[in-house]
Amino acid sequence: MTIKDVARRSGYAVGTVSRVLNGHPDVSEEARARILAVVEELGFKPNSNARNLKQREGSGFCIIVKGARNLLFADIVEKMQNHIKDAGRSATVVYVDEDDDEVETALQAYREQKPLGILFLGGNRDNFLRSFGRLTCPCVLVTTRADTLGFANLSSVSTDDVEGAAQAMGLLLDAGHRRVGIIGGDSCKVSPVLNCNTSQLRLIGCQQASIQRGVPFDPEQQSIISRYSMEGGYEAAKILLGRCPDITAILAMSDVMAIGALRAIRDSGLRVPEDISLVGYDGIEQVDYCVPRLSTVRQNVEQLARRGVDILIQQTDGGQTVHEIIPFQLIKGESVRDIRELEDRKRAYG
Amino acid sequence: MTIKDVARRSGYAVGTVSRVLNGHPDVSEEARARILAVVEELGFKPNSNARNLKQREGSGFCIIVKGARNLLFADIVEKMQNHIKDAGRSATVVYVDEDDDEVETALQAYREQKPLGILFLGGNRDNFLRSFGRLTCPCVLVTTRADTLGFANLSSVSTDDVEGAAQAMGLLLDAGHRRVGIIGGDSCKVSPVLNCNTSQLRLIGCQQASIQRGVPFDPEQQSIISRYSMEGGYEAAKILLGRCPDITAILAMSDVMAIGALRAIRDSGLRVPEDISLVGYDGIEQVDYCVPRLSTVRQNVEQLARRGVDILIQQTDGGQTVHEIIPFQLIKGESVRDIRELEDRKRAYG
DNA sequence: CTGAAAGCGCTTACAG
DNA sequence: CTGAAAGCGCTTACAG
Repeated sequence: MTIKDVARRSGYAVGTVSRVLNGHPDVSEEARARILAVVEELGFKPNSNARNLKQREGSGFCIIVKGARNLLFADIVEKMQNHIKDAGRSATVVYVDEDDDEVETALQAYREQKPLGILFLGGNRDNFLRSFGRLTCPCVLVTTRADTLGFANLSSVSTDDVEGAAQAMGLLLDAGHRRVGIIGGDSCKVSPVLNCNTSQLRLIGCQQASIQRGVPFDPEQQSIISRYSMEGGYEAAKILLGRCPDITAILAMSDVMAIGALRAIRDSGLRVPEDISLVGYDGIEQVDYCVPRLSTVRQNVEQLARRGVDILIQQTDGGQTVHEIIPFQLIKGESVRDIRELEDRKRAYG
Repeated sequence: MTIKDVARRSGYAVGTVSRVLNGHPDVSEEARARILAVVEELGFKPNSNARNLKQREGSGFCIIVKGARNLLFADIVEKMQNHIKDAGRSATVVYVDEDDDEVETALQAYREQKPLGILFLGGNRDNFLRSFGRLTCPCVLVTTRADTLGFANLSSVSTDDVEGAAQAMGLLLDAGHRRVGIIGGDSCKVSPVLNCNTSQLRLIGCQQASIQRGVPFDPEQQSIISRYSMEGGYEAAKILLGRCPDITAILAMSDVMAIGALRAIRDSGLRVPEDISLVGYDGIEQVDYCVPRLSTVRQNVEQLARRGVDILIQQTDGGQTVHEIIPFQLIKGESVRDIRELEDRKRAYG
């Protein structure tokens, strides 16, 4: 079943069939009606290989998702697809492994689909620096800032990670916690070079909040790097509890890791928040189903999705590149305990 | 950058380059080395549109996943991909919306990629009955039985859903529970016609376990249909608790719904398992991180993935179609309370 | 072992 | 408004 069958059956040439299929204007109503009827009758679907191969420019977008199991991204993708559909456009989504190179994948997708534009959900700074220069279509990086990257065709929509982490840390410090264990994502260290990966930014936020309140903070001691998974969070929390028995709270750089930490704390015979307070990051749906409900920094999934799509559309219409910051929301939850009185008492008697 | 560039730079014809790229045997070592060097040097990647368009038969498999957010399937896909790679094959994965037609998607994927075989993760019986006949390549349906479908090119690897649910229900009944609320998936009702969707099979299992133990069971009253999501499970549990205040336990047909129910029970001022016992189904990773750890029927993800792939490979080598049942494991967890004594006492004083 | 050529199923100038 | 034809980047008989 090819376009030829439709042509033969409708009595028109393949070129005319193609024009109808692609909604081109210069086709008589008669031809359009006849051809659409045949398409319907035969259940014809164009072969996208042939279409992509020939087409100089596709009509859809491409969404590249870093991590098929990232629940935050899953939420955002879903909303993006709705928005794209509402805007009368289409999109294909490509999942890339967390450890793979999303920019290489984008380059390949660009060659093969020639999308109008590309949305990246998550991105590794090094990959962008290395290869993004070869990507020439409008792109938007979502959840990660791209302003310091300086590419003329790359916008970004993200949350202020430094401030988000600072507020999460502030929530704990202001509740009287003085020793907070940090579970960070990959490459989460305060390095002397340009700090721009998400985990690094968040760690800086933690540090700022501590400095601002005059609370000592030693990343080397108090923080630990973990894989982005429940299991990773579990293991990390166990190590942290063993290494720093004096911590009264844990801040995980993602909810998924926090959920792992929650279980680790329980398995260590401690309760949340009575013995250990816990804060996550991202605000995925699941935190609201935890017992206790997790305190977290909720990224505005709806806004991230909508603005990501809108900015990409504007950019494809010739608009400027922008770097937008979407407000987050600090969710108090039920997993943080105020221990100020307790600490005061300790100090009085200590 | 096309195969022509590689041909020009290496001094060979495009046909020879193509043969090297596809590992054909009749190429001199000299040509192979030279061409591979150029491919490396230029970073050439073949355009898969052109390849798919031309190729009579592709070399990879295709995995069709029903529900991008289904955590059980996410686990299985990951393991399948590892197995496929270990077997020296490749696979593309296509996600289809829970409400979309996976068989139509497969037909499209078949036309465009001509895979050696297709793995379905999840499937709707009606869709298979309607359209699977048009799909002629070897296929395996994973997690859902396909023996009663009677297609000559469709194997299946699944868990015994009736028995799994019967044991889950048995766990509750044997702990003394007499009124159990059921949260089922779509189209979960004991209908007079052929019952074959997963939820229906599981409901039958519940019924069997009840009959076997002489416990009255009224699906109309005790069971409720929910979307496959935490939110769905939450709402369903709320309704169930309101409608049947005498239930002492809830059985959810998926862990995701059980996690929602867990929160709903807590929000109703009740505890798990002290006031209400809870059992899920599937055995996704997350149940082990719940507080309390969820009791569930754990499907053997590793086996489902491995056997699915192995059977498909055998089938592509001319092997027969098979319908394999993979053993499940009843996980006791911490969410079921034994209330026999309590009930005995009630009865004595009641 | 290698090259030249046909063709996969479309789209798109180019005529008319 | 429509048709005939070129061509997208590959693969694969077919010769040699």
